[in-house]
Amino acid sequence: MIKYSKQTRLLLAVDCIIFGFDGDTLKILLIKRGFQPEKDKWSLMGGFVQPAESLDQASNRILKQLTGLEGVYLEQLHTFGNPLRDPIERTISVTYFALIDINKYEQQLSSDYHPEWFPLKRVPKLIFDQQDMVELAKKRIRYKAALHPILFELLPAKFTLPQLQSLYESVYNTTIDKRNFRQRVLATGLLIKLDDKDKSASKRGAYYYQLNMQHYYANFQAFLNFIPNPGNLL
Amino acid sequence: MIKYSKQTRLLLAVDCIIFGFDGDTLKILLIKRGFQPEKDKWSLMGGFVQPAESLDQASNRILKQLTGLEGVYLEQLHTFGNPLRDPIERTISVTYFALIDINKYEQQLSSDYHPEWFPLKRVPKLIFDQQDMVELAKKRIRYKAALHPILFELLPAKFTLPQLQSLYESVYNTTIDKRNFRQRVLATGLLIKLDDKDKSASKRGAYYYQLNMQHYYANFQAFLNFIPNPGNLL
DNA sequence: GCAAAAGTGTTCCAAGTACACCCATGG
DNA sequence: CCATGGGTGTACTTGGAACACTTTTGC
Repeated sequence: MIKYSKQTRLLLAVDCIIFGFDGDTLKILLIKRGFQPEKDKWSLMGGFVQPAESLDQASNRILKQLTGLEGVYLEQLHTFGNPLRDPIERTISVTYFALIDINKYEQQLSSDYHPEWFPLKRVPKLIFDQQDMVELAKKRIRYKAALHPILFELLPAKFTLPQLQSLYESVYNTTIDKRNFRQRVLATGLLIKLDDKDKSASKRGAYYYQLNMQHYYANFQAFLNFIPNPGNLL
Repeated sequence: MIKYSKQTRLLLAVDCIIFGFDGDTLKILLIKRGFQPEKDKWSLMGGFVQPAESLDQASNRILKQLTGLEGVYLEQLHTFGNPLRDPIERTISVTYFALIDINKYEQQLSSDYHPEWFPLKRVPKLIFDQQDMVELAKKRIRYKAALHPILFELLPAKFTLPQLQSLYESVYNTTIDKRNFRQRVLATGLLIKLDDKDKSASKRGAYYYQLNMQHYYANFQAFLNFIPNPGNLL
């Protein structure tokens, strides 16, 4: 087989920033790194890209290894290639961010990694340049969610408007007027009101809603304003 | 030196999608590939990442090699890693897109590459998956320019409002009411009106404007609506 | 019966849109 | 003097923002 001669070959890894929402706080999932260097330090879930694997495949595999989940929202974020970012050997890292329903995440599957959810405001020191990766992912989720309805990926199929509002407030670290929020959200036509209520958070109960998947996919690229003055919050 | 054992090492390349605007049409700069495979086919400007080089450094080096330009707008776009994208040997490509002032581009510097500007609507067949890269870059420039004042990077330091409007119309393949366009653009406070006029395009002449760099950098992250209903155009 | 969360409407203001005429100049 | 492109203002519509009270129900 012919090769490109005289060029250096490098290691290629994928690292995943996995977001979840517990009803109150936006969190990311970290693991204790299982090998040297930096063994037992907090780290993003990652792995080397295998010879026959695309980048998307690698990120999906890595996400499944840790969470047991498939078919979740996963998007390429940025590629980090500073020559010294890994002290052992130059390694390029393609980062992906994932949005998962924290309830579907199965703790047991992944116990070898000792994974833990950390609120975004209390992320521990991470290895290498992973701090930068997390910062970038935070920015990106805020940016994208200001324009596109991606945050639904963090909620169960049935959710209430107070839950949804709490999610937006948590992502943007702000408070929103509930009347305006409901108005804006319902005006998108993305939500279908269900007949049953969630009584876990209040005595009266809040109606469940679910996504209108037709509208959801059709309007995903449109600019939807879920957030007032998003530019001010990024 | 310790190494990560048993992992495959890969080639890493950077490819640049270089945009320019000639006053009428949005174009990209392509070269005739100088080596096998696909020698003499139209291709993006690219190159292998060198051992001591970051990705940003590599893309700047490659851009300078072809255009002679430094310090221009250059942004990482996406990383392509399909295992079969390069038939010779697996090569990861980190793509960047650049916005340059086509007048500053110096033809002579790069004559070994036989570069040529192609209107976006008449891009020839490209090697490997570079067609996908160009498509993605087109989407990204439209997306980003709908919200941020990046298109100024395609113009000279002094430009007229008709020029600017023509640029937006060309990027979005649409027409815009000039009264509303001027109003929106001037309302951003980003432009400073100069005293002299460009008489090359009309007898009366159009006033030159330049960017207010203070406001430009301060408002770069804000969402500015240069385009009506941008969501409809992407 | 009361505390706690859910649900609902209206007024006001700002921004966007549609739209048509005059101006300056070189030929 | 006229053809060509440059420049300007207004009325209207729409979407976002501010804002307070009623409803339900478990305890």
